[in-house]
Amino acid sequence: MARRIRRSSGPLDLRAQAILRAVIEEYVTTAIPVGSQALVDRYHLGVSSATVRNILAELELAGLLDHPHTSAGRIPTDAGYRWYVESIIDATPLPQVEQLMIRHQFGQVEFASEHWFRLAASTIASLTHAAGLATAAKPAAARVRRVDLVSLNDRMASLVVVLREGAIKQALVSLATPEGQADLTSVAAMLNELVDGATADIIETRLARLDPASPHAQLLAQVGERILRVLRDYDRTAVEEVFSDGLLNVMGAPEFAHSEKLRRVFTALENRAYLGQLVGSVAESGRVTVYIGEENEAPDMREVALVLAPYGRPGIAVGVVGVLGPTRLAYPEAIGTVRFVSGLMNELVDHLYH
Amino acid sequence: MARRIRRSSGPLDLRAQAILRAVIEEYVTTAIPVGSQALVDRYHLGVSSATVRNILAELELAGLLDHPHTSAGRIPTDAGYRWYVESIIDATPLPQVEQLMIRHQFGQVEFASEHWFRLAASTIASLTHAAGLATAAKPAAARVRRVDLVSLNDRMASLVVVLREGAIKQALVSLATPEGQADLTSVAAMLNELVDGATADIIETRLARLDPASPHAQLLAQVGERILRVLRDYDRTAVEEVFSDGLLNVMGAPEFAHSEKLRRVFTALENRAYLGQLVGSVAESGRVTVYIGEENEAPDMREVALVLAPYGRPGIAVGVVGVLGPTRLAYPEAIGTVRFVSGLMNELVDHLYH
DNA sequence: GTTAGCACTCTGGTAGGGAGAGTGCTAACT
DNA sequence: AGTTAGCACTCTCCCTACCAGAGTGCTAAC
Repeated sequence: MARRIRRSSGPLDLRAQAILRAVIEEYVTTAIPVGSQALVDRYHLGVSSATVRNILAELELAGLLDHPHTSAGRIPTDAGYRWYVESIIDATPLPQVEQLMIRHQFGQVEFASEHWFRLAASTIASLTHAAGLATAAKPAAARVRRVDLVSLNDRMASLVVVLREGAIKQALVSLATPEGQADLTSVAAMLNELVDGATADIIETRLARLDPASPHAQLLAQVGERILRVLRDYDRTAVEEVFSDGLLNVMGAPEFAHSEKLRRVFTALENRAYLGQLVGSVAESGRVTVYIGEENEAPDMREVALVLAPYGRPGIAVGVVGVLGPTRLAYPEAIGTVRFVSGLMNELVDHLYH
Repeated sequence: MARRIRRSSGPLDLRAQAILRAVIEEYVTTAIPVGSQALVDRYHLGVSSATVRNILAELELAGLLDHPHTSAGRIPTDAGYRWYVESIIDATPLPQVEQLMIRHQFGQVEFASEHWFRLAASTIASLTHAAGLATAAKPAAARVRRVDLVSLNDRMASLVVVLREGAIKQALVSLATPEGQADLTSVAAMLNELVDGATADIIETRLARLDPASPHAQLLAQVGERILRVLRDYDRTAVEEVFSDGLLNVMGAPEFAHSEKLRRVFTALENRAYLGQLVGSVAESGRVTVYIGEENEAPDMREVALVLAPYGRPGIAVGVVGVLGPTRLAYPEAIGTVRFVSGLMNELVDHLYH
């Protein structure tokens, strides 16, 4: 929509671009509407405030800026931010210093997925002063690395399934006939032969071929089914878990001083289906994707901006890292940070899936 | 402090008690200061508003009520709430209907600890319309139920430790010499002999007695040490994880309309050390404990009330369930709910630890 | 095309006034 | 002695009025 309006009144000339950029950058840091005088004072534009006013009026006509009221300064519209983001999205490398700092932090924690997801969220949060998000890398189809059966009592066992990417799933199995740990262990060993590296589909066909006369056949089949269910549940869930950090940063922003707005954002974040859909489309696009205000499908998110970057390998395992903040977001930093962290997460995925 | 003031002007007569109770119950539901006329209208006190005014003045002198300003109604002080809580804490059973409802919900989910902790938090949240909290049951000393070694590549393995209470811990082990899954499996089998049901201390002495000449001796020792570290880390952490739900409920309360206060509460909740200390003292007391406003040690919590109930068996495993809300909290419901849920959690602990 | 000048508009803060709610006191009542 | 009616008083809340300040939009000159 923004682009259509802009095009109708011709492309922006360079000076108009510079002024739009200045308004946005000023407003992002101060959170107060920007007047023509303030622009002339703080940016050496080489023109008078009257000229700036003319251009501001044009930009407003083009739908890129807005007026809270007649005699206030300008604030960017969602379309204005959109233009800004388009203009910088391909040129926002994170400064070397920060790249090194982040790498160092990631080197400090164990090279295990959960730690990395958490660290990704908190790193992004602290660098952007907004909320950091990270979803766990989700494989296209889960593959089992190992299973284990732990006896709880003679009628109950705990099934532990370690997935290839390091996630651990647990389920209870109630035993038809009493079994001790020894039996369970040997069944687990047989199952490990059967399931190692396999997806749900593969396991299903292998289970069908089991010899029903073999010892422990019934138990094998039962636990096999349970493993299958664990995998299917896992495959079905679009977003397993969202790691977030720095929601407190967002609470500090003046646009969320009244907690009602905040509350709606939090509600939206609890909606797994919505997040799943978001992750899906970002992963598909394969690029850093920015959703600004009204561009968000969820009504509760109409006052925030999301900067999301996919990571991982399509068809193998994908996840998303991102920033959530007010639409008045430091986009260059957010985009740079998210893109860099997504690169780091790629390394994790490559490592976990060889 | 409250009690000292009260005592100095003598104990409250029955009528004053009834009126104090009425003020508190009225204020808890409406959140607006309560005037003498409103009390006479809504509660059949059998006296005129003038008399009520006299008594309100006494209660204010006793430090149990307060005035926002000269011509406003009364609101309870922390001391007022404290008196109220003392008067009801031993007589707040949860209605049968709700007990059944909760039991039913708990019956729906798998009898596994994590699910129960989550459910405890969300049940409490929905019944009290405040935030529900639950900490995982923490054993006095963790005992290992089972360990497993999963090969990641020939130099790295993932160590999976299943604790008796069902918690799973994971750690990476880098191997001095390359090992395949077969070797790892046999080492895991040996380790299971060694560690089954044992605490860190026991494992330490057993490790010391290992024959250094046995096959895999070095690997055994290395992984043994790693298990030890996992257990020691676990034992050292006072509060492993806090499950919370319904923080959104708290955001809706008028006292938190301005998000700054909310933010401070959230900050305090992120402080593990503080929570650990809280869990410790509640578990030690063995009873439902209520912290009202200023009674909270954390400055950030001075505007909220906490109702906490311990569960589990001292010396074996303990945790805490609770409610967090504004000091203007529905204490009877909160106390009743928390006490009942804590009873359910006892069943879980008894089951997990026989 | 740019700029100076200026009238105009709107906010935000402050002051004043009236309605309403509620108190605290006094004097009369039981 | 405790209770109550009556009433003056106080404070908030809301509305209005007003002013200063900021910023615009227009016009006419450069």
